[in-house]
Amino acid sequence: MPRYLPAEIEPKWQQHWETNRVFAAPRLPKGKKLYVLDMFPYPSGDGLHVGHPEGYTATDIVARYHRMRGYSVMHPMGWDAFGLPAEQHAKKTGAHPRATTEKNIANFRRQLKMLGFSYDWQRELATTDVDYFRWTQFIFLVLYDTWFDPQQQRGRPIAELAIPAEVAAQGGAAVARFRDEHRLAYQLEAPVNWCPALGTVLANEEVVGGLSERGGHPVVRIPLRQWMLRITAYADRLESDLDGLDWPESIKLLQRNWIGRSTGAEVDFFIGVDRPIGEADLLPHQPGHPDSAAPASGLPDTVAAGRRPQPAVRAAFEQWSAARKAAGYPKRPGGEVLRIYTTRPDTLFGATYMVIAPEHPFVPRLTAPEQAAAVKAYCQAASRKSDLDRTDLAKDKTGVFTGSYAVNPVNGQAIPIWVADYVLISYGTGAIMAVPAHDTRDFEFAREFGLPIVPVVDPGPSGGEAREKLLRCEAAFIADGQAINSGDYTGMPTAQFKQRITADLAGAGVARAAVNYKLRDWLFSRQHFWGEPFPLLHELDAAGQPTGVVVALEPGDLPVDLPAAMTFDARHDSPEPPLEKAPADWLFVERNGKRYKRETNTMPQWAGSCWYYLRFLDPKNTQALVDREVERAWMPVDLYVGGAEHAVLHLLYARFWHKVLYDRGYVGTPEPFQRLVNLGMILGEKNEKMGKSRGNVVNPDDVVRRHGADSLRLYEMFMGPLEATKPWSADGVAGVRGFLDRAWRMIVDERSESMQLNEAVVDCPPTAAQNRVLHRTIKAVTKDIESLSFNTAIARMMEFTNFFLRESQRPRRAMERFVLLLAPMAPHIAEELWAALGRRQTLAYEPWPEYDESLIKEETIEVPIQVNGKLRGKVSLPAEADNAAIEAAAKADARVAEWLAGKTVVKTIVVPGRLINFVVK
RNA sequence: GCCGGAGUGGCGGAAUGGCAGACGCGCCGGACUCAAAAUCCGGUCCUCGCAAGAGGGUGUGGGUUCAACUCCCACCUCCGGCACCA
Repeated sequence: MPRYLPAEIEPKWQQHWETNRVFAAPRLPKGKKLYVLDMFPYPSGDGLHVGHPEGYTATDIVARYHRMRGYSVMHPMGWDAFGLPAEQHAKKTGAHPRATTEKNIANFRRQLKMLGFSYDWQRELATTDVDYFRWTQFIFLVLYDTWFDPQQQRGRPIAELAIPAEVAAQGGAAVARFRDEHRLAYQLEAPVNWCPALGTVLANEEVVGGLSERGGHPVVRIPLRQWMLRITAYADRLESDLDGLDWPESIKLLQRNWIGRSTGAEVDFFIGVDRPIGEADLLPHQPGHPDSAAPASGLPDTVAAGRRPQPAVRAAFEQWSAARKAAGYPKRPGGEVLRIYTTRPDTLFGATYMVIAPEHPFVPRLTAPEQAAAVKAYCQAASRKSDLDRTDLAKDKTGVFTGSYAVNPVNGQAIPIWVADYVLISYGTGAIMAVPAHDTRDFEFAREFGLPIVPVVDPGPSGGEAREKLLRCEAAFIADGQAINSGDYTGMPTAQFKQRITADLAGAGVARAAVNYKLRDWLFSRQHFWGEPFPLLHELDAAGQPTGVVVALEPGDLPVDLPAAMTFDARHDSPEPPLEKAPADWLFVERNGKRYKRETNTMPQWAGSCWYYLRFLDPKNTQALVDREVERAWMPVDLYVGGAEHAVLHLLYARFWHKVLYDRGYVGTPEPFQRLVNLGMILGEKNEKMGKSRGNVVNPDDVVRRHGADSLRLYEMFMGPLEATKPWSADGVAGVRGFLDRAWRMIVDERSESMQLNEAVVDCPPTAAQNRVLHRTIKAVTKDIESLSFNTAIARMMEFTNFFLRESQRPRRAMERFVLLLAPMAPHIAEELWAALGRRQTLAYEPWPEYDESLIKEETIEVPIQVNGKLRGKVSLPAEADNAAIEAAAKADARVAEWLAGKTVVKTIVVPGRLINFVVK
């Protein structure tokens, strides 16, 4: 077999690795450990695309390199196998999703083995395995059994939740309800996008203008009982623990923005004791009066702001204020206040109106009779809009006046309360104070409805154009500045003002510092069949109706398997979960004389991927999700590689679960993934996305058939930096194949029938030049692998072959070193060459080559000579030449001398070994 | 709109503030061949020049420096994320 024939050598070595279990990881690491993890794939029916091997090759190189470095390496692979495609296929063809899934997994497994990745296949798992998802269900039970203690900032067993006396007094049902309200897993009646024509619930992104994105069918918002996970409880820790992670800053930032922590204050505005404050409770509007702040510039004065309340209302406000000061800031405000959240308490004096969300519980109470019809119509219209509609229409602000007023605690002035859908019920308190002079949205709204704009922050003399625009009421000024029109606080800089007024109002019992997050609780249930069933039972009464009591199964009751006998209805036409149609012997459970119905929602696909990295460590354990000692020894994951599309969801969900498991003692590290590397996308040859519809998908099977797995691996690493988005090139693969051909010829005699070394490969000591190339290559490749710069590592190896192919004597020892360097990236050809060089066993555990710095040193160096920063010549010198010698040699150079002639050398800069620069005049 | 990232030959890309374009693709020329493929050798940033050489050149404009792809300021374009979060 003289020529390089990947089709023959690759399967041979794959077989060798498998039968000898070459890459089996030990139960516990011996010495230094490295856990290298890929984001496991969803085994789709299309098989692998060329994007998959990019990350898998990168981690494989790292894994193989570290084995040669003496590390115990954990490098597993599995399948994220639940998901909608298999279920949709079932609806179309009647094939059970499990059958489809197993077929797809078999194909993926074949393809990955074909690429020669050094996975420990003994640890393979699929999220759809009953033995796997029983532990997913187990973790759900842990979540269900946990509450978050805000004092200790950690999850604790629900049994440790202190029950307030007044709750305990109401009996067992009240206690159970109290506990349910604190669990990390809880039920919520939440609106979903239901599309009757498609027979499915749609995500917000799939609904455009009230119609389904696909097909354009009507979508209705219907309330549906859902399971939620209280990820918001961990928002603070999920954000602050990012600091210690070796992740790309851009990904950390994405997560920070997603969590969206903001600090500010909650402030209570007085809205009247028995009834809302209306028009009749205010003194008439008096233009020019200081308490009747006139709208600035020429805006229409349709609704007065900053009006003085009638003495009776003022008295009620004073009384309320005094009572508040004595009682402090209550946890749940009474009906007499409207609580708002603001990040700019320093702009309280500029609040000219208030806005509450259409879903705010105070809407009915605050609506004056004369505004009732308008408010009702507005709220109804808002409820029909999907979230997407509401954001889409962001440009045109809409709203309606309630007819009621609130009293600003800082100055006792009454300002109107509006309803508008630019305020979201799900954020903060669902109500805001509007400061149009210093908030863009409030500014637009005020413009739309002719509400007054009162500047209270001066941008300062350097404010320039922004200041002019603000004072002419042409734009809001968002940034910090100095307070104006703000009573005693006037003159204060923004940051100081914020602190002072928050403290002052807190002392008065009407405000407190507050933190808010954009992050929402995680909607954790799906109306699908092909997902993990919840380990929960709903109690039924004698009539077979749910009593509302939920019973969690015991760990010993697990797993809850999916019913094997299911028929899949192509025209499933209700929002109820498919499992509602499961056989009765699955659906109903008798226990202790009571009847129960199983929870028929299933978990989302994210569930299985939240903890698979733990199960890989101990995949066959029947007693625990992972053995404690094993987990402590291997975790955390040292390198996690995958696509940037998982920057927020998967990577946030997994961190959340991990923290809960950490709090409850199941794992020993607070974070699962110490180092993260994101992959760029691989595009088509013409720089466009690959896709079936474009017909530009490159199938790894074809590439391997044509050039072999090593060429595919090497090419994907040679394309460019891992994180970069880069286009595929068939010529590029051929080019890398050419390199392997040349490397083969460098060592093997192609003309011989049997496996013979090239006659140039001889047992002789390397020349100084050969040593320089060899050791320089070892050094560079080592450094590049450590920094995951595989493209330059390969370039260095190409230089090595380019050099040695010209050498008529190729020292065997140098060839061996080279083969070892090549091995992590192109393992099949490396094994074959290793054998050709007379080595018996696999090179997978051969020590990584060391380099000798002293052999790299050149005897002579070429020093570039610059005159005024421009290259004017070069001079060859002994490597040890000192600065004076370099300068002398440079001046002696004929061309340089010409450039220096007649000029004065002002300065001479010598960078030893680098260059010399003459600055002349 | 806001927040990130990136702009270097025909293409993918390389360069601790120190010779811009390593390595590969493509292209051009040559060797071998009846011929082609494969392989090997040489060339390949642009302009002027027979050449030696000179000038220009890392999205645009400015700045710091003996020296800038690299650092600073402003702008342009492309890609990604978020999108009324008060």
